[in-house]
Amino acid sequence: MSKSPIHLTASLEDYLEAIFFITEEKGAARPKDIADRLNVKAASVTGALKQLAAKELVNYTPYDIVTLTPDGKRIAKSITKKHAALLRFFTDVLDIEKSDVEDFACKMEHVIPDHVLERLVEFAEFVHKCPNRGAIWREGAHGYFCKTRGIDPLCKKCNLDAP
Amino acid sequence: MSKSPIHLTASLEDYLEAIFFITEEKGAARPKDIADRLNVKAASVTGALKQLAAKELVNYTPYDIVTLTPDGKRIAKSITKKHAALLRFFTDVLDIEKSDVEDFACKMEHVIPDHVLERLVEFAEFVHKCPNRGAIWREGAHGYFCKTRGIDPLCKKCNLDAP
DNA sequence: GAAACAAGTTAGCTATGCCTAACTTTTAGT
DNA sequence: ACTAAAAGTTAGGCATAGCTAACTTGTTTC
Repeated sequence: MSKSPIHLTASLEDYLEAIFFITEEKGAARPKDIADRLNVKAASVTGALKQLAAKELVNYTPYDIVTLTPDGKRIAKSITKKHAALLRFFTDVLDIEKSDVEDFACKMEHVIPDHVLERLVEFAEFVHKCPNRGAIWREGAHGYFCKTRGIDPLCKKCNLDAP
Repeated sequence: MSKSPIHLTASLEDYLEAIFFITEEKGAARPKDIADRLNVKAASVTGALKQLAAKELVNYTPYDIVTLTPDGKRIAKSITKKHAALLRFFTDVLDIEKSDVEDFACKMEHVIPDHVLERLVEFAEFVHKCPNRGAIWREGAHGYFCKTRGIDPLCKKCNLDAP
């Protein structure tokens, strides 16, 4: 019996991710924790848990704590990885405020295909490995310039425009 | 009377964008064109058009062609701009297949905040303006290397790993 | 100009996913 | 242990957004 490709909505992915996070942090997840983390009401959590339990991604017994099944954990990890990768890309490469990123990274992680996400990760990695690594870009008065972090500037031409 | 910040769902934004595109291409949009472009049924289009008409973003009269109001056009342009920027970033900078990008760019354009999108555009611009401009990165057997497009490779260190 | 076909609309159904309110179970305090 | 508070569940409601089926309008074609 091959496992059919489990198809999760963005919402259910959020629940899985939240459960994973809370479990890592506190050992087990209570519906209340999940509700607080996702800014939904407890009643909504019950509904989601039933769906996830039906897909055998969480161990759910009414009035009991929630844990992830191996499948659930695997998927949750993958989503978390996406989230972290996006967070890193937007903060490290694009230099966006982390608090700003959190707002939309959790939405993007549901729409970016795996292979694109991987490419994004590789790109962020490339930025670090390249001789210009650590180079970040900033808008100056007259255009853009490279600015390096902690190493000698190698991107000399760009730096002509730097203040 | 100040115009209240019109808040559109991702779905309605898709409709606006589609109407804009079709109008640019053919002069005016028929519900059929919209339905075909968004892969929905004609009945769904009617519902969306009523909502957009209520927000005064489209001129809608039953059984007639659809046009955008100035407000609708302005918003549609902004969405289209986001779409194009994302498309360009993923194809030019991340070197993802255009056909692949189309699939999720239309979802991302609804979740990326304006200021982040701008940053992304600036970054793509930076990649072009930097001395390493045109440098694209690719995964090699033993890591990553820079590859340039049409100009001399400046990213020499990286090229040590290149095949 | 009338019939046939395409396009558009309406009504009603479905599913997701959230909510509130009322109820049940568990936990905690005394 | 008993009661009160907190946590969890159930039932029912609402909004979005799609669908089908039946009907209306518009356009072609002869």
